[in-house]
Amino acid sequence: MESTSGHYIKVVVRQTGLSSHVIRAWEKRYKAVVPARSATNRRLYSDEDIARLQWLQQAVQAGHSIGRIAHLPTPELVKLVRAAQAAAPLPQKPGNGEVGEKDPGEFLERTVVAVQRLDAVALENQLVRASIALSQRHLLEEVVQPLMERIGQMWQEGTLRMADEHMASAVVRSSIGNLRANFQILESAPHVVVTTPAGQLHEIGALLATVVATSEGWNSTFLGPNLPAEEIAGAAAKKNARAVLLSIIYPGDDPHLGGELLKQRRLLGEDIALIAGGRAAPHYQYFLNQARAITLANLSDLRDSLNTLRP
Amino acid sequence: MESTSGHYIKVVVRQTGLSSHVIRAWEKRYKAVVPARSATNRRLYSDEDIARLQWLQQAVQAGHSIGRIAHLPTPELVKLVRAAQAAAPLPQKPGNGEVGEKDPGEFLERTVVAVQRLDAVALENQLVRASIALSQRHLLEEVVQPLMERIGQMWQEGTLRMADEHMASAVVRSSIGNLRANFQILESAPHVVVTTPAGQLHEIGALLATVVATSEGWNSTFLGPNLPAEEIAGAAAKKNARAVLLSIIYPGDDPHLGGELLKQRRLLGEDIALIAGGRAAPHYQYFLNQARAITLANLSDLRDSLNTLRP
DNA sequence: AATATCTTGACAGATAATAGACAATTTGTC
DNA sequence: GACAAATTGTCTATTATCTGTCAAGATATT
Repeated sequence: MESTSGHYIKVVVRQTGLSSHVIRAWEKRYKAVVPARSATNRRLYSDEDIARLQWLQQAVQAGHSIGRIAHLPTPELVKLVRAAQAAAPLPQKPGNGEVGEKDPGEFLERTVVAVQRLDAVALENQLVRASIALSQRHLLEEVVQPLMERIGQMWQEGTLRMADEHMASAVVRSSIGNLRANFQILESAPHVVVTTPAGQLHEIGALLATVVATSEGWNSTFLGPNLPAEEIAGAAAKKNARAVLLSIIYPGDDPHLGGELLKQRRLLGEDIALIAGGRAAPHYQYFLNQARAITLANLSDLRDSLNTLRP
Repeated sequence: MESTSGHYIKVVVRQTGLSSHVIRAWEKRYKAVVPARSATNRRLYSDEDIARLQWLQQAVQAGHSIGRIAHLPTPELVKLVRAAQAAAPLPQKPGNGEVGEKDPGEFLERTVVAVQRLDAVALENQLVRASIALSQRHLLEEVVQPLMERIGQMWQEGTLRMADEHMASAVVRSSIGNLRANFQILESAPHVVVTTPAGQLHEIGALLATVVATSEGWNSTFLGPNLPAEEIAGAAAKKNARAVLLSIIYPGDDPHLGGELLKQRRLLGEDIALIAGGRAAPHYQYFLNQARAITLANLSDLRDSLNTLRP
């Protein structure tokens, strides 16, 4: 619900791994990020502020000194980081319309077109640009998630071929996977294991959840799709996880899944939280309740839920 | 243009590999590169300065002495380096002459350990380091491919849990996916569609093949795993592909796969090459022959095969 | 009451500049 | 081939600057 008002510095610390001292020092000395203030003088950071801090952090890790780069506009920071990653070569992007399209809807439309054309390169380009232009939250909730839902719809309507859907999954998976690299998680942060239960073959939802959990400062282990309850419980024990996150998207009428969920709770014991989300999760509401699982409607719920589970 | 007003010497050290002492000595003694200064007397190197230093470094490595070439304008340096490269084609091609010549076996062992520990972060770190230290070819053929085979073995032996295997696939997939971004392919280059046939759920082999095809200059579309012949043929037609690449790893005794392969050839017509590789491909040799498919034993074969198919 | 945040000021370790020294190697000359 | 001179990368010492961290006291939040 704070999407309009902004985040306290604590949230920024969790998401960036920077200390509050450093964040304030960067502001005081270089005006690197100047957040809004609450009526009582607390700093209020926007999603864009957080994203900028993450780019600054990465640029610093690439060897740039904060004093020299703090004043640069964010796209310049992105260039610096990219250039550093490419080590030697000079990634002179061929012109292109550098017009700052800030509208998530634009990106969504263009990604959909790319999928219809089976054009992996265009799809990836759009996702990369969106990840630069938009805050992570907007990227996930207004581009990636709607895109996957549109693809699901079109597939069921028969408008889209299976090959298109597979290609899109592969590209989105890879693009999203990269987002995780922007975060630095403390060793001491709690662990969450993310996967889909046996019979659930679609993994994008789980991957989105992994990114969100990581961005909320959790150590997140993504296990891929379609795992039996024993395996999930084993992984949770191995990682000493505080929570297990299950994405349930399709199908919504699996006769085995209910039993699988109950078994999951039994194997986990009562000390590990079981969280379920995804389009088809409501279809299994009865079993989820029996298994004392937290059911989520969307990614914002997930953020809230994870913050509640923190010590 | 010069939105980045200059870099501190640390950045130059990172990007060139020269020591700060050498950079300053070259400036003091020969005025090789005379950077601007900040208000507090720090050296500020422009992107051009850095590029010039890189050329100087290469010229020195080619045998020229710094004192004689330091005053040359940068275009002259480029000529020198080009000439030297032409004169000595492959003096130490395999060795790279670089200090960072690491042992692929080391990386392999460490990645295996990371998988056993279900440690996604460590696995990703090792893969990133390997991708920096090793040539792409060595990375794929001596780290990634053996790793996936070891995982397959350990899984069949029961030494590894399914969750470990899934986590490893997800991380490897994401890491490999990134490799593709480093290449720039011409629009006019031929197209290849890469996937696994219906019933084949393991996609890493196909992903490796995609990277190899991309690095050989092909426009490659990766469709993910487990697609029926109709879908593959449809995608190939849509992309006007010259070849279809199928990875066949496991299982090796699918009674449907033979028919699927024959159908694939029928749907593709005779003008599109059908290429098959992977651990289990030999088990279907009879059908592959019937389908007039090219069968590959390893990734080097794939490189050769792709080059043969080029116009 | 306990915890979190804000501001200010201070400090130590990292980073960089300058000047100079030194050893290994190359070059020029006899 | 021997030898002095020049070249070149490396190192040390000193001073200055930059940056992360901490402490103290006040205010705000839970």
